Amino acid sequence: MAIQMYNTLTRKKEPFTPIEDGKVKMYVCGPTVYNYIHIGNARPAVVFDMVRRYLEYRGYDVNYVSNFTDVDDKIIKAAKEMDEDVLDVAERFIQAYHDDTQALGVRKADVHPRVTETMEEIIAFIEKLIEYDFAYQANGDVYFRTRKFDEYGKLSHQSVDDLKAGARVGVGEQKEDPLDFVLWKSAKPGEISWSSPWGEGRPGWHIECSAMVKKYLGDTIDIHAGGQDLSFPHHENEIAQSEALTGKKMANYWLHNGYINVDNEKMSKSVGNFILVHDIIQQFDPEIVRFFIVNAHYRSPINFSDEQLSSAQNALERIRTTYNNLVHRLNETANLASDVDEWENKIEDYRRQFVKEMDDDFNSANAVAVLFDLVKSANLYLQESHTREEVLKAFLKAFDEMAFVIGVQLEENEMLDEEIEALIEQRNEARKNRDFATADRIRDELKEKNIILEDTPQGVRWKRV
RNA sequence: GGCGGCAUAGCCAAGUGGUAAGGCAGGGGUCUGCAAAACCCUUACGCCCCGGUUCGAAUCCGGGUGCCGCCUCCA
Repeated sequence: MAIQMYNTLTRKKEPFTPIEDGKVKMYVCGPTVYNYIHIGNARPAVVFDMVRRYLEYRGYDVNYVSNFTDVDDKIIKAAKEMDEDVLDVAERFIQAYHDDTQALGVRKADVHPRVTETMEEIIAFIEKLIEYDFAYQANGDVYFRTRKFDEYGKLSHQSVDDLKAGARVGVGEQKEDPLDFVLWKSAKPGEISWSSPWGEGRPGWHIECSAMVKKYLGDTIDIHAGGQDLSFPHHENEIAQSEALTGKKMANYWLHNGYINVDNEKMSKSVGNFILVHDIIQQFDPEIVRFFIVNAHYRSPINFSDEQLSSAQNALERIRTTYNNLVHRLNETANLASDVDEWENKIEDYRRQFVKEMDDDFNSANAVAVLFDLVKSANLYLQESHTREEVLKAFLKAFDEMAFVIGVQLEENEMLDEEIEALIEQRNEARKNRDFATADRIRDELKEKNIILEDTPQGVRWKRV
């Protein structure tokens, strides 16, 4: 059974068939770097990182490209306000993006192209569009002739005439048609600019992605993804530009994630109701934020609140506790009886179930539910007085695989220092002598240091909180 | 006005024709020197409302209500 994914282009779940067997070419629209990212920006980074991980888990070789828009009106404005160089601002927030997303368990893309490093290809792209009569110059600007592209509107499922109502013509723009959009913008005096056949200027917003996709992945790619709000006009325009140029389909599957809301309203920089990743991870372990995002289906809107994060924190803690209890038991296990086949079959069932859920349009909400079934099962196994190493290892392996896809770390790999080890040993002695007053005093003392002790038939277990 | 989405327990969230997953929070119990962790039981006779189709609907159809999004920079 193939992976099914919801394609915005057809508004249906479709079985995934890559262009080339075993390989996936995937492009995800990245941020405009003029500020720290908020958690709404973090959602596509996280969910498509998860998609990438899952595709890899299913054996695909994924070539993952995600851009940075490092020159644009908003960055120029921000640079002016901060009295900083445009490219310095961009560089600073690119680093911040990497730091924030890495904390959220997002792996770097294979390529992170930037507008400023793709200038040649962008200019060449526009030249071709002019040559094909899909674009025209007007006063140093270049516009795309939208109506000439017959299929315009196919992604957002809107007719050109319906879209016309919302189209705007900015001050100083010389469009033939309000629907036309800018490919090249002439520079205002003193603005950062690049030379082009149409004079000094810089690329319009949409053209960069078309040029980058073509440069790094080719004319037709497998998956093109981004936030729902990019489907129009950004992705619609990308399709128009790219398909006008190549005459080929730009991407076979278009994936869009839902929003993160605050008080039921979309979180966005322009509304100002945003929470920066940079700030929230001071308060919560970044992996909690990741878990919170992955815990819902990527297309559903999710509401953000501290209460929700606390809930996610406790849920993740439950998984981690079980995982670490398995590890603890592995170290102490007597390796006696227990029905190996029965448990290994059970574990295999959960793994299959996990795959089934993820295959269904990356239903991570259900996949996480399966992970909790695995937790429950593992806890029951841990209650048996005798365990076997191979079963414990099979459990751990299943946890590791699911955790890889979901993108959270489960293992507590910190070591205890000698002083604490000594205290634990002292407490063990006290308990042996039934001196519970001393034992409890030591346990309280360690609790002050955020170390929780748990007594089990297989010896004392510790964890940090 | 055009296009689209959502409405399920105290909170979050799956399920899209076969009799309500999972998590968090709450209550009761077991285990424990006491804890912790865990386990067991418990928490929606009902899935926004009203009709309809069906042996059977949260799921399909019609109508209504409420909320949200895109159509303009936006993940």
